[in-house]
Amino acid sequence: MVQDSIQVLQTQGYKVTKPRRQVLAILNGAQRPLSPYDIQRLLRQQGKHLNHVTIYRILDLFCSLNLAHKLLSTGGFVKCVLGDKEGCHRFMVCHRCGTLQEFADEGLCQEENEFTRNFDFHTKYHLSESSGLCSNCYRKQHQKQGNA
Amino acid sequence: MVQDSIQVLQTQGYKVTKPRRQVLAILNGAQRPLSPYDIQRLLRQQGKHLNHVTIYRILDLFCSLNLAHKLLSTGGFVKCVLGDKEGCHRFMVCHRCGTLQEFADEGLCQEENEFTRNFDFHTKYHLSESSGLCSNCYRKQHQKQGNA
DNA sequence: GGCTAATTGCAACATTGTTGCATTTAGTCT
DNA sequence: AGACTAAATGCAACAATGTTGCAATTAGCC
Ligand SMILES: [Mn+2]
Ligand SMILES: [Mn+2]
Ligand SMILES: [Zn+2]
Ligand SMILES: [Zn+2]
Repeated sequence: MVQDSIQVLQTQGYKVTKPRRQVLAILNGAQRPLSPYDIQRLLRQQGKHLNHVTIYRILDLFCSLNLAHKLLSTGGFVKCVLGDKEGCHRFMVCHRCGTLQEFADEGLCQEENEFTRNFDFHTKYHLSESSGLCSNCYRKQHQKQGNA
Repeated sequence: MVQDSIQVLQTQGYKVTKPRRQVLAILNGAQRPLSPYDIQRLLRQQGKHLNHVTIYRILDLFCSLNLAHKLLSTGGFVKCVLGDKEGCHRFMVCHRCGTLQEFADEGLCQEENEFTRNFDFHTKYHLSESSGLCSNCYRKQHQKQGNA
């Protein structure tokens, strides 16, 4: 929720400004990762003009407060829905419609840690993206094939 | 090995040009992901001048032939050491010295697939980066703490 | 309603990435 | 070895993205 993020800003002593609310609203409404310039374009379509520098700075802040994530593959930003589960960030990205869903799994993290330890590597952060088809797109794809 | 990559180029009908050999050599010698402009700078230090457009095109080709990978987090390029294990690419990145090691684990992939299936998601590709400390850096870090 | 530190806007700049076309070159065939 | 030709590179111009310093504005406070 946008309201929760505003709470975080306030309790951490950051001002709740118009630009920050606007960026929050955009991230909240988006089903896909957005670049800073994506966000600027979307806002402009609503008649709202934000300087790109401001958007960069707001996104930096949001990431530092774990209100948003910067994605591995594209560099796009998404609102954070799970908080920082001990430095683990996992996403499912549909390569057909672009929608994204965040998830977490303690078991995966453990297995990953064990495995990398065999290489004498001490893992602290996990980043992963599983790309494929969301349920909707899988159904559509399947129908198409069936009709052929 | 560079020689293996040259083999791939030849058997796939691509010319083995001086620029391609130069980029191969750089990727092969690097312990860390390199951006196209990184590569240009490194070559320039050796007195070799490549147009950046050429480097972009060479890296595109190498990725399409699985001779190189484009990394998730930074967009940097690394030489591929494992080939394409069924669309799975996993890396350990040391956040202290920047070194990178590729790995693969069938078990991780399976667990990831199972987990995402619970969300009705059909995973096709796996991308993950485990960041932390390599054995060298872990040792150094440890020594420092001990001496304090 | 003023005060002030925090935030934003602006301008200028730097870096990265893309496209079309002229030039060069690797591999092939005499 | 030299000529031929498709493939690859270089060049120029441009587009997009990201950064910095400083002036103007504003949210939260009294
Ligand atoms: Mn998160
Ligand atoms: Mn690989
Ligand atoms: Zn989809
Ligand atoms: Zn290290």
